[in-house]
Amino acid sequence: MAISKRSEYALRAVFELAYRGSQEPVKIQRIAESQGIPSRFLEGIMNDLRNAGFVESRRGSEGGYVLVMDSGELFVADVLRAVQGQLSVGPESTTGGIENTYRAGDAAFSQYWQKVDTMMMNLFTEMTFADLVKSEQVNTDPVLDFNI
Amino acid sequence: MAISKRSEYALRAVFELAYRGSQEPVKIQRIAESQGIPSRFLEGIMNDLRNAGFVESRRGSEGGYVLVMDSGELFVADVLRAVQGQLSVGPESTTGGIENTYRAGDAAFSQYWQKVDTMMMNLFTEMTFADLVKSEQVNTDPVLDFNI
DNA sequence: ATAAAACCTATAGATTTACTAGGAATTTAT
DNA sequence: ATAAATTCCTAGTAAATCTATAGGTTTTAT
Repeated sequence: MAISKRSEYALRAVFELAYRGSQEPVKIQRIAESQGIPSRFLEGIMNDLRNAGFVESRRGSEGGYVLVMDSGELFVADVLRAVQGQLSVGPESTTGGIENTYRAGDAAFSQYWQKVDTMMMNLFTEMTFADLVKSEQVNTDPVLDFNI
Repeated sequence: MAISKRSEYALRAVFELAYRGSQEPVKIQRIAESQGIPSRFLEGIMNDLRNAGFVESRRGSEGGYVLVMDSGELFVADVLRAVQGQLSVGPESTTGGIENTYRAGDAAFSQYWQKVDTMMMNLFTEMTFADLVKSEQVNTDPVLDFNI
C-alpha cells in the first residue's frame, strides 16, 4: 500500500479541521486553499469522510464541515481506511485464477507480509490528529525552538 | 510504497534460488514454473538482480542463475531496492510546481512519514532470505509441527 | 553446427490515479 | 419568496503506471 494523493489530501483536510479547532463549519474552499488541494477533488474526499462518520456537513451559505469527534480520538488509520481501499503492504493475493498449487515460499511470505502489515497498522493506529497538531506546533512555534 | 507484482516475483525468484541452494545455475524456466511467474516477465527481473550484483548468470545450454552471496547476507530490502523505484511509503513530495508556500502540517506530516519509512525499512532490512527459507521449512516440515 | 538458454528493445493492453464537469439538492441571507 | 452559496451526486477524461508479450541477438554446451 502506498499513500495516494487522495489519502494524503484526506489526512491534510482532517488535520486542517483539527488544527483550526473551530466549532463553526469550515468550507471546502478554505480547506482546499489552506492545504493546496484541488477543491473539486476534495469534494469527493470529504464525502468519504462524512460517510465514515468523522465529519458532519452543513449545506448552504454558511455551510462546511465540522469534526465530529475529538481529534485525540481520531487516528490516521481511520482516515486511511475510509478513503483508501485496502491497507495492506504485501502484494495482492492471487484471487484471480483457481490457484490451488502450493509453491515453496507461500507460507514464509504470507507470514512475513502479515507481520509487515501489522507493524504498519500499528504505526497508523498509534497516531492521532491531536498528536499531529501538537507535533506541528512544536516544530513551528519559535518560542519552543531551543536550537536558536 | 506498495509491493508490486514485479517486486513480489523478484523476491520469490531469489527465494527459490536460496531455497534450492544449488551450486549449479537454475534456469529462468525452472524458477518461473516453481514460483508461478510468467517466464518472459521474469527475464527482465533477473536482469535487474544481475545488475544489482545479487546473482550471476551463465548463458547457453546449461545456463541459468546462481546466487552470488550467502542467503543470510541478502536482505529483502536489497532486492526491493533493485527492482522497485523508491521505497518510501509516504506520498510523493510535490516536486512538480515551485511550491514555496508553507502549509500548516508540512512539518508534522513530513516528520511522520519519515518515521513510517524508517520503520518500514527496518522491517525490510532485518529479514534475510535465509530467514525466509528457515521460516518456510518450519512452517511446512511435518516433523516440526507440534500442533498435531 | 545445432540447440538451448540468457539478453535486449519495443510495445500493447489493462488498470489506476488525479482531476474536471455539469448539474441537483439544500441551506442561509436578504 | 428569491437568490446566492454551498454541499452532494454521477460521469468522464487524460495521463501515468503496471503487467505481460513479442521478436530477435548473443553466448555457451554438446
